[in-house]
Amino acid sequence: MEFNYTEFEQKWQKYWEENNTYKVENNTDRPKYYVLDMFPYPSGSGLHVGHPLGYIASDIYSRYKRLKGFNVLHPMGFDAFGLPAEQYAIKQGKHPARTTEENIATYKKQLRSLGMSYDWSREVKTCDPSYYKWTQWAFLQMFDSWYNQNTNQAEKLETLVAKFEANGTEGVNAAETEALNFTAEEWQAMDETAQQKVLMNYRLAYLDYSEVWFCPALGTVLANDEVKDGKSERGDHDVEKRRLRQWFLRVTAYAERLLGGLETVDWSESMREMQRNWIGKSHGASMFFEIDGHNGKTFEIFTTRPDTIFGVTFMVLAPEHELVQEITSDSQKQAIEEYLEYVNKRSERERMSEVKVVTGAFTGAYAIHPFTKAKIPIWISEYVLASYGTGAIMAVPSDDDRDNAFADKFGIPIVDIIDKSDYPGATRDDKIGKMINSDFINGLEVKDAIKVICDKVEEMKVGKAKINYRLRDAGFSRQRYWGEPFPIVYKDDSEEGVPYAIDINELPLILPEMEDFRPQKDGQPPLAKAEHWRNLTNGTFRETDTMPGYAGSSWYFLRYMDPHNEDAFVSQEALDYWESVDFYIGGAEHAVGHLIYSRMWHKFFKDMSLVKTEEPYKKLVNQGMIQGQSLFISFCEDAKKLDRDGDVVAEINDFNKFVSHQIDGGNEVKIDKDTYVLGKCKEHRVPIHYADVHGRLYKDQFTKYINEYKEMTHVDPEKNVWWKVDGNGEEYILLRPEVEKMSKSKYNVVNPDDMVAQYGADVFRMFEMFLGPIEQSKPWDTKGISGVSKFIRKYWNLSHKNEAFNVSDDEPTKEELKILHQTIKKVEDDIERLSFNTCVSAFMVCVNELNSKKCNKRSILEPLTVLMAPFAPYTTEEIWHKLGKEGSIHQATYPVLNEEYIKEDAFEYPIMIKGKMRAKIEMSLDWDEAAVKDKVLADERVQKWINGDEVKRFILVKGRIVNIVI
RNA sequence: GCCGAAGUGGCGGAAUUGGUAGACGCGCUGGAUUCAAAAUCCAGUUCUGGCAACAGAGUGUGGGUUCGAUUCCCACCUUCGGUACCA
Repeated sequence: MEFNYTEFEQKWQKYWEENNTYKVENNTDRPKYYVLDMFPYPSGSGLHVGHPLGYIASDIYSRYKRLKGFNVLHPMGFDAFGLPAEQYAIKQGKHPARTTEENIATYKKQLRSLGMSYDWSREVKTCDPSYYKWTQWAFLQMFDSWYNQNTNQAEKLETLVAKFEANGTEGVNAAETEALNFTAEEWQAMDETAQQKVLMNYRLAYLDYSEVWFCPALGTVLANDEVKDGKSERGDHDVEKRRLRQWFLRVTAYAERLLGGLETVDWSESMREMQRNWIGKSHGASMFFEIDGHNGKTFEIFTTRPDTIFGVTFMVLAPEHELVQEITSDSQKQAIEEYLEYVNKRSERERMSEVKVVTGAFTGAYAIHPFTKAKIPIWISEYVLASYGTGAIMAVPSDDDRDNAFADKFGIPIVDIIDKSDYPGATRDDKIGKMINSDFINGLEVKDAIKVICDKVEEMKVGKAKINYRLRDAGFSRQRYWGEPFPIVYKDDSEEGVPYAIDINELPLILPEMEDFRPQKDGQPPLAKAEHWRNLTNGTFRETDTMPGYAGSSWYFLRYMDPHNEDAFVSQEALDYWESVDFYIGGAEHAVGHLIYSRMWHKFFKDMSLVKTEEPYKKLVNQGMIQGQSLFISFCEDAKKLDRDGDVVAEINDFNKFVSHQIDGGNEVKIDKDTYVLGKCKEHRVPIHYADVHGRLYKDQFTKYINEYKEMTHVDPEKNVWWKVDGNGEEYILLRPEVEKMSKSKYNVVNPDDMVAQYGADVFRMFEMFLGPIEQSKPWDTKGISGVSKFIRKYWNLSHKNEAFNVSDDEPTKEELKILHQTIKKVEDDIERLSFNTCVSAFMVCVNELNSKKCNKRSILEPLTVLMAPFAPYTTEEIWHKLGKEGSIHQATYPVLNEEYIKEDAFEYPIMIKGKMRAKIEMSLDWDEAAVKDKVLADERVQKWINGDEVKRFILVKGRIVNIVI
């Protein structure tokens, strides 16, 4: 029978579904193992070839673990709420619920065809009310909780209220927005609204003010992604920041546990390092500076360098700092206003990355130095962010690069306070040296000076030692339609309205159907327009913001354990069995966002005694990104043809010339080794499907291309193009390739469907693995797929002769067993260390060797087939049944390595002399060093290289190498 | 800017703990088969010199540690990801 993959892929897909081959039970005698993929965001262009890289890898690992006797949970679902889905829907003129449903259907079809072993009965979709009911429920748990820093865990709000009733804030050590102090009597005297406002200061899900991008021309709030260089990406309109009251999650309460937990998980060091840096713990001091002439009013700064207090020559507030308006003097008002206008158009990223141009404005106010009582000017500058620390700094130009640049630019004095002469090579920012010009800390080392100043400011009651985190609370509101509605109502419609949780029994709070769900022109969220939904009959009002994309993805891995439970987010029994994710695989782009938020949610659930584990993901691997190959054609006007030396060979009178390849400086095009064109050149994108795998655009395709793209209809392929000619006499031009993110807008998306149709899913799976290490990013290139295709056919042909199945029951030879068991060892090792590309190589080597021995023995092919089953689930299933086996190969048992078959007793040692490999000598592995030395030194090639010199050292590394030092 | 990763033949990559650089595959070259092509098979293929034996160079760049460095250390260059409202 011929190798008809289309037929048997259909057959086995159906078989697996009918027999529930991949159905997972929540309880078996087998040990459990939970393999999780980061679920995809179902975009309109379907699954592209980058997605399956991680999915195939985790599928191989899951199948391997199953064959090894584990009960493996390997689910899949869809992260279906979010901004792009809403925009796609708007563009299509369809409702996002419909487009999302369609997109999911496409994704599922594609994933099925790739032979993934998901238990689809456990599928979750974050936009499904039966799912987001529990996202809303989780939000309400956080709304009704506070973080007790004494017990170091979240507690129900009622325990906090009890404390307030008994003792006020006395003895309360809570994560809070701002420090509050009141007595029990004061608390009891507060009215309901006042008490609610106080509680908001402690809730884990709380309301506060923050800024969003707003585009007046589009009349809508924009995401950071939609703002480029201070303009809206759509339409290039002006944008500005607006202050809105929004929901936040108090992630900072968990900063220390998020940091500590990193020591307990099996993640790459780089990933943990990124999270550590994101959390950004720093030790320093908080200090209060009095403002001159403002009746003793103070402001708080945070510094990691309290030792440099005597070098302070100015203060800097964030432009958003609440004191700016109040302290600005009349004469500085205009300068400050102008500066604020400038900052309002700057993104946080621009503000952070700007190092070349220093900007700022003087408020006209002065702070008073706590020790010297000197008057220090207070400036504002974009390099101080409101969201970090207290939004105010003491500037020390002698010991901080940015402060130094600022002082330089604005002519502010610089006072040297640290003598670094004992540390040659130390830079300005290094925390080392001896204090000078610093009053009572003169002569102290930096480290000691920090301690002394911290004690002193504490004693003077103007500050104290403090730990600060860079981590910020997570903004949890979006002024969008396509997200989870907040289960929150307000009695009062005003800006200051107090939020109340809706009854848990009312969940899910369904997102209302809206015909027009576009953002409103006045910047109000779309839901504000759904008046019937928003305005309740009892006179209360619903929250009209929705939750962000990461709400649903912060806990989805728990729902897979028990996806249809209507009474709980997941049952205790399911949690007891599966506990948490053993192996998580997904893109490195989620390194901080998703992985910080979902860890925080998990820790919160732990505090609520809902889950048992502190960390959700034991082992984590990031797959690299598959980049797209974009192609460009260049179009030249007024061209001159040059040779390699730049001499003009010919003037070109034709107005248009389409040529190819590299553009240098926008006006020089290299046609081939010896010919260049000089002229005004412009590039156009060419959708990749026009070109062949080498980036060649052939004449017939070129004609189609210019017919479809209007700007080029005037091009005559006969007159205006310099064609190259290939070996078959076909004319083509070579396009300029560029590696970019794979994206529909770049015309470079490659869809796996065509490749699966052309080569079969197994070849596609193995080819994706063969591309390289799973963690590495690489451009998509299909050039090598024929090699994998040939390999699968060779494997097939081992058991086929003249298209008929043909295996022998003869006893295997020693050599054949050695080949098999070497492969078992290699593949098992490589799967364990997630090196799937080398597994494919190992299979190729194995099949090549068996092929050269014409081995068609059942005793070899049967275990080899099981070994390959995780990689090529369809082909191996087909062979398995041809071998006469009952049931699915994917429920078989993994072959066991027998070391006896692969034992070596001799090794061909490379002999290195003076750092070069000069000879190879085969020697027994049993020999001791003396025996080896005798044999090696007796060798004539070795003698030639030693050339009578003295052998200074003779190094033998058993089974590895011999090195002779002369 | 800051944080993280990567850089090895014409190309994707291998070298697992510091021990033979280039496994495996693509491409290319030559040959077999064929009326011819496709497919298949065989041989070769890091670069330079040489008919060859062989010699020299060689893992982004420049230094260093070591008997020995793709691997460890220092400085730099380039590309990619993230940078808190894309997910």
